[in-house]
Amino acid sequence: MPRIVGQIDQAKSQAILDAAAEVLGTGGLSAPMDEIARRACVSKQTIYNHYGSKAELIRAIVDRRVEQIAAPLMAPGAQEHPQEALAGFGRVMLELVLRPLGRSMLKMTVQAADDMPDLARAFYEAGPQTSRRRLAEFLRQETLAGRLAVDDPDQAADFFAGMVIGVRQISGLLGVEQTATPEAIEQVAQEAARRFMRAYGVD
Amino acid sequence: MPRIVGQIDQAKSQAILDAAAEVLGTGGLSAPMDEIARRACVSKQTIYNHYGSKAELIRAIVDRRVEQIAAPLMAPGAQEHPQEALAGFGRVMLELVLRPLGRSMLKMTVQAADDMPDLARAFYEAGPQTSRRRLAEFLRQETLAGRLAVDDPDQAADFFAGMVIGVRQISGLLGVEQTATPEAIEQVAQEAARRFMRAYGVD
DNA sequence: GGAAAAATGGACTCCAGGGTCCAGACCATT
DNA sequence: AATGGTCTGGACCCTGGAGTCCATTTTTCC
Repeated sequence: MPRIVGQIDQAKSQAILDAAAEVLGTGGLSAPMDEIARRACVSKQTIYNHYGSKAELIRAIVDRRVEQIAAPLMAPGAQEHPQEALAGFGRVMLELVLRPLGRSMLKMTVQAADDMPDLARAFYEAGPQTSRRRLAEFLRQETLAGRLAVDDPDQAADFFAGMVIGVRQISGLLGVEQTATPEAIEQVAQEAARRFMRAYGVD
Repeated sequence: MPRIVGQIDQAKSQAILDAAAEVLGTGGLSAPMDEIARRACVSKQTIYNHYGSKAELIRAIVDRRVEQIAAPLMAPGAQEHPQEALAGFGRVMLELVLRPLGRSMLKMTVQAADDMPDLARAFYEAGPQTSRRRLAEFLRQETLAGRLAVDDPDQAADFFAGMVIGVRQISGLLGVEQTATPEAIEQVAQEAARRFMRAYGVD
């Protein structure tokens, strides 16, 4: 309720968000505010000055993520060979999903989904939905250009995204350790793109 | 701690588990024990007689699910045409993931993963991992039999599972509504199988 | 029918954690 | 140097919910 407009420290706001994302992401949503304060080297009161409640703090974290998330998810460019474009897109998705920040962000949002359905939906639209949309659009263009033969671009996009991500997303949510070397990421993206081309190539 | 061996009502144990799965699944892990008791038409004390604590109750729920889960996940039979077998396998996976019980179970386990990593791992192994293993084994056999050309069965199995499940699992976790008619399930399974055959068929 | 165990329900304890308050320190700006 | 704002840290209040207790009733088994 108390709208803050005074001489508030903007950099401190970010530090708090960072700390909160870190703590809530690893320890779960039930991690205490005191720990966030400690981690941010800030008094608890200050957190309540910047964000009015724990719920709003969580909102702010997810909101910020929602802003960042769509940026790297640009549709593949039509100038390169479609297989290369797909592989590139796949690599970006994989990194988004596998990077610690991405993993903990998703976990947080899932945990919050019960109490803040709108938040979860915003996250969903910014992440999973946007990525599929952009990819589907690319597939549509390539099909028009005669370089692919995709009859249902939305479904095909979901197929490709599913191949790339595979079991990794949910194993991440379940906290099962997995090695994700850059080489492994590259290999998966490449192979998925290759197989996708066979499945949807022009004859 | 208090091991129960007396004349305890076995059917009541199940009723409690059912109610708990329902309540914790929809309301989240933070749903109060009193509500579970009410839903199970049982006094709170009784729950503590059967299971010693909330944590153990959750364990019991997941354990039971772990038992059930592997059963329908038999590897496709080699007698039918591989495409049909794949479609059938895909259908089973989809239903496992989309059915309300499956969704709430996964959500529960994800929420519990922070505090009970072993539990989450058991769930992972019984579900996602087992399904991929069985499917991979099938692909290996079919390749040996010359009906498919799969070089990396584990990866291919993950690809197929990813195609079938797609965005649905995480949209379920995020509480985004989605229509999952039997026809839609069937269509996705069929189409995924068809495309997979093109991607991995013998020339 | 009677004894042992289990179930009931409702009151009770206890505590972690969200949120508040306050007194003093620390800036800015005027 | 004075005023209006923020920051600190630590004590503090308060609530929800886990878990316990208990007197009474019901069930089960001999």
